[in-house]
Amino acid sequence: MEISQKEAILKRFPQFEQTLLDEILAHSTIRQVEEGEEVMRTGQYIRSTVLLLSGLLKVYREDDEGNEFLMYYLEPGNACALSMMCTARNEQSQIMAKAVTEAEVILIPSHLSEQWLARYKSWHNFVIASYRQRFEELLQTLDSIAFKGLDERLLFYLKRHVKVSGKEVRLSHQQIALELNSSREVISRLLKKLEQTGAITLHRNYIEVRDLDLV
Amino acid sequence: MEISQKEAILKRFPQFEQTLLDEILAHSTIRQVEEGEEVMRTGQYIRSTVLLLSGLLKVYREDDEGNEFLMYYLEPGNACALSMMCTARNEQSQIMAKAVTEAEVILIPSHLSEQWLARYKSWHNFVIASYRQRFEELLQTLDSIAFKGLDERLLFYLKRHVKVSGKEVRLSHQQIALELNSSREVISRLLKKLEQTGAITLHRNYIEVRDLDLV
DNA sequence: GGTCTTCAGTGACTAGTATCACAGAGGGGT
DNA sequence: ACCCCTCTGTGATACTAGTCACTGAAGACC
Repeated sequence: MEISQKEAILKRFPQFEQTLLDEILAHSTIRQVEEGEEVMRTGQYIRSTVLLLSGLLKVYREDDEGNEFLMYYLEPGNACALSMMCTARNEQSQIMAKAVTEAEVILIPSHLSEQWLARYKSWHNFVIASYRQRFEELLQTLDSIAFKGLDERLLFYLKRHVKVSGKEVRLSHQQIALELNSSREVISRLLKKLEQTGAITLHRNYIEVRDLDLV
Repeated sequence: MEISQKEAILKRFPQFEQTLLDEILAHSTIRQVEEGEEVMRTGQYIRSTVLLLSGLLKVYREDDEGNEFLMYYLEPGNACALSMMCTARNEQSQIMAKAVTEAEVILIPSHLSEQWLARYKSWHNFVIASYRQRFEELLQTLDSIAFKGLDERLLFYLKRHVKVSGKEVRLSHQQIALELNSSREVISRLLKKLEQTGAITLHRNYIEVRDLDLV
């Protein structure tokens, strides 16, 4: 493993004790992922715990007819909680994960991440914290689908997107519609309304977010 | 603790090793919960891990306007995954849990369940399995809300209800509407349709399920 | 500059669900 | 038996979101 990567890991996971970092450096592999590449597919067997070193992943659910909706984003320093759980039993993934930007992921063989739970306090805490954080994000997503209209969901979606990748939302209306499991025309109309309030400005292929709390 | 309770615990949690069972017996308390009683409230601090010994709990989400929807049921032998996660950091609950029938829960002080993770393999496995199982159930619920119409969601709801408490569904249309975050009239109409296919028979205050796969 | 493709905007229509208003049915208590 | 309360059924109506059909605009490529 290269020096620069060691430093990157150290920086992203400062909470790990030195001996654990050494183990990670020694036994895990780093994989470069291109933009748009699928890191995990529904139905795939999982043999590694996935940590995100750089870039941005989106984790989403897909049904049999190809509909999808976004569950949450993973940022550098996060782990895919599902990969940790499935790992324990060599089970299949229930979700999709795709790189939003090019990214680097750390792959840790299941049997090691399993052992580390007992051996490294910081690893154990990290795993528990990951579960918890993802569970909560999932609950938020669930809330917004269950209780809110599409207009509020769109707002929630934009806010989250701004948080992970800035005020220039480089997405077509079509892509947004897909992630909210809606249709382009409807999203277009809702965006137009948002523009009229001054919360955003629309351009071709990107949306400039001004102030979402205006609404 | 009474003899009968010891036996009940043994029976419900046969996967635990003897020494762990002894610890549970020694340090946890058992609480009787009446039908309809809230075991856990949104915003409440959690100081114990909750295991279900007998009865049935429903775990659901509630928004600020009092709307709710069902996440999943807990049966004897299950644990409240959320209580395990929050436990680790003395955090607040994000969910509601209510007894559907009268029930007995085992309350394990957080610091102990925490210690046991490292000490007892069977406990550790149990906790991981619980997380995973709940996560998956939550995903199923999410799917049904995101991708399905109310008719299918109702079907899914009934199936799940039958699984945990039999073919005599003792619920008013109003209660069902509440748990699906819908309205009584709509549920009545959909149930009527189901009755016409022969899948169920409607009575006052209860629904007799015949064959839900008919639909 | 012209052609092609993708993206965005818009009106008309439809389907599903929620809401309102009301009527009737079932059962419990007195 | 009667009253009362809760539960259920049903029509009318409104609203949200999805679908269809089409137009125009922006850029990409030749």
